[in-house]
Amino acid sequence: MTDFKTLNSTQIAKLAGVSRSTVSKVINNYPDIPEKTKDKVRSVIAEYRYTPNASAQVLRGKPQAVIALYVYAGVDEVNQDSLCGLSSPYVMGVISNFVVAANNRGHRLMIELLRHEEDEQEIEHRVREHFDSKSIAGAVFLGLPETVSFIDNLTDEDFPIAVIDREVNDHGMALNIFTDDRYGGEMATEHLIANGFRHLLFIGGDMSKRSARKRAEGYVQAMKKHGLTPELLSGDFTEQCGTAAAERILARDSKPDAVVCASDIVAYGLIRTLQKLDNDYLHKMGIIGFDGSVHNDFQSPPLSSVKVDFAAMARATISSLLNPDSETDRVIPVTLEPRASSLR
Amino acid sequence: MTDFKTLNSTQIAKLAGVSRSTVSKVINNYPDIPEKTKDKVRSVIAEYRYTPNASAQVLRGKPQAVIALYVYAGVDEVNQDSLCGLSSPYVMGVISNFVVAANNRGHRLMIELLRHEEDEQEIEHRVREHFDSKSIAGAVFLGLPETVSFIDNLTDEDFPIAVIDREVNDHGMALNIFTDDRYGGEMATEHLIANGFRHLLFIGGDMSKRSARKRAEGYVQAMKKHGLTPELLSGDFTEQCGTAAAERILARDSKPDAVVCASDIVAYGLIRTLQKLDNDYLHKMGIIGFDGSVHNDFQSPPLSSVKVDFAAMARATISSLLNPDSETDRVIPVTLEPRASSLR
DNA sequence: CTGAAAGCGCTTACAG
DNA sequence: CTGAAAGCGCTTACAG
Repeated sequence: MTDFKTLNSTQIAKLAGVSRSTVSKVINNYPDIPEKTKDKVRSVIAEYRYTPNASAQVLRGKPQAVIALYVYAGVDEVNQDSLCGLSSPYVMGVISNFVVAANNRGHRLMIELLRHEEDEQEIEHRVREHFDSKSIAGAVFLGLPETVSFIDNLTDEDFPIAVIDREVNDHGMALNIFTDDRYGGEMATEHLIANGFRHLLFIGGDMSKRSARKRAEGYVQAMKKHGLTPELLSGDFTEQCGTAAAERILARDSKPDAVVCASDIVAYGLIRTLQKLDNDYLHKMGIIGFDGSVHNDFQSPPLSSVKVDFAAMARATISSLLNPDSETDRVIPVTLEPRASSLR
Repeated sequence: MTDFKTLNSTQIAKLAGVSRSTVSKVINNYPDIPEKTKDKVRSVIAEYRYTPNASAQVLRGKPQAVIALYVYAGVDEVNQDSLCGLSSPYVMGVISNFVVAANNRGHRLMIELLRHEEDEQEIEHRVREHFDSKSIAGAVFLGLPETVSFIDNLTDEDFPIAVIDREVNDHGMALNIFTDDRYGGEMATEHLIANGFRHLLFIGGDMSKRSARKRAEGYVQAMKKHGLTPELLSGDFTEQCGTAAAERILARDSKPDAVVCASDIVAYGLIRTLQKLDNDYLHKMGIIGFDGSVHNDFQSPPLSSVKVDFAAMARATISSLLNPDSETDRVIPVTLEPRASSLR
């Protein structure tokens, strides 16, 4: 078998009996090159499996076939032994689906951590440098809190950027990617009401995140529509939040008969705590989570959820990034996944 | 605020009143440059947040600060709506911990899918090209079946490569990364026996993977040591495998009183099926899984497991890749996580 | 239709 | 101690 050392265009040119210019033109499909020459060059390229040196192409101005996923990691989120932060079903759903979607469009996914303790100007400059040097063809930001502002400087420019679950200036060509959280909150609430529950509590959700606010908003709307009184026990998206909520609920005189949880993880925490402290109450309670984690089937009771279509999110985002069109907002659909936990 | 356009070394040189050569030498810490010159140049660099163009550096021979993670995806593994393949706790544990570990060493993680339908020579050539063009500083391979052979051509050379859970020629400087599966299998089995179980079955595991074979081997050893008869019901690492095993067990006359599952996911499938078909039997049964998924706490019953230390795996792998030492094998420790499912 | 030449932004012998 | 020049591997006006 031939030992395929990586060749350069000069060597390919020599083998094909043409100049480097011609090799390059064949690769970049210039017109005016006769089929015969093209064939000759192409067969040498195929034979030696020649691929142009990526860095050289980038240096010449061609963007690298790379999508960057910048994941903002807050305090403690780098801790891998829990269900929050980097290893939450939400982040994992985003990562794995973006890997596939990018791959389907011939791109690789580069994951870079943005740590809360980093200087914002530093971060902004790093991203800017990636774009200016054409190291990336597009960037996706995940988990940005509203307290960081560097993103607005970036979206002001014409960089192909998508921001998930965070409002940004929609100048430039920046894309807002949202899930249909208001509708999801409404749907979850309507579902519980339709199943006979009346005293519904909304639990958890980091209200600095748009998704949490919209999920709660949908809940409030639906409650009001039915003449019921909404009540929020907000917090964050973690298991601990569910645990704390369970304890607070048990200490109350009037207990809810159902809960809408801001995330599946919150529901897990709630369920686990109620299992220990008041299993009877747990099993009479209606519970629905958010995100549609693949683990919901394995809960006891199996957890109903509002499922986010991460595959669609990834496809739509990558596609918009690569083919910038007029749309600057994308709303990713959610669906109701009813399971035993929300049935009377 | 100054608008930080990305500058190049010529502009920095002009601003500092020196030549491009000197700027480069300051950046690369050449001796023979007097402190005074260094300070002058450094202050300009800091002021303008100058970073050398990565592609240009790569073209000159400096490896990019990127670790590539090549994830082999078999048939159906790109399907994101299940717990197998790309979205399994195992793969997710690897990905999220490698992102963090790479980041801690100043590198980014590039994830690239290797699809089973791709030509092996094509894959080999692509990886080779990444190394030859210095686009990556190291590569990690995950999920390679024993049927693919391109990896041996790659490890023969002096590329900084780590292969997880797959034996390779240890020529060159390739690293074998294994988890301590034999010991894990033994530990799981001993644990169940110590808790009074006797008729233990080993369920699942894709026997083309080293981890599955070693887990089973540890089980067999421990069983024999106690004069018990081992029995394997092998398959793969999926939920379906657990479901099928549950059905087969229920159809038998002599049923096991405990099972060692090749992965947590297999255990989930088993538990869910038994829950429906024979809940009493399920709750008398001893069950232990493998991997130490963060979701085990939320199972019913909470699932005992042999936990793999993915953070240690990521740290050790990245560190060896970046500082090649003499060691060519790494065994990642596992620990027993007993929960309710394995207690009588 | 084809090739020689310039240049992308660096780094590194080499000369002074 | 410092800078001019060559070259990494491409692509693209430009000349022929």
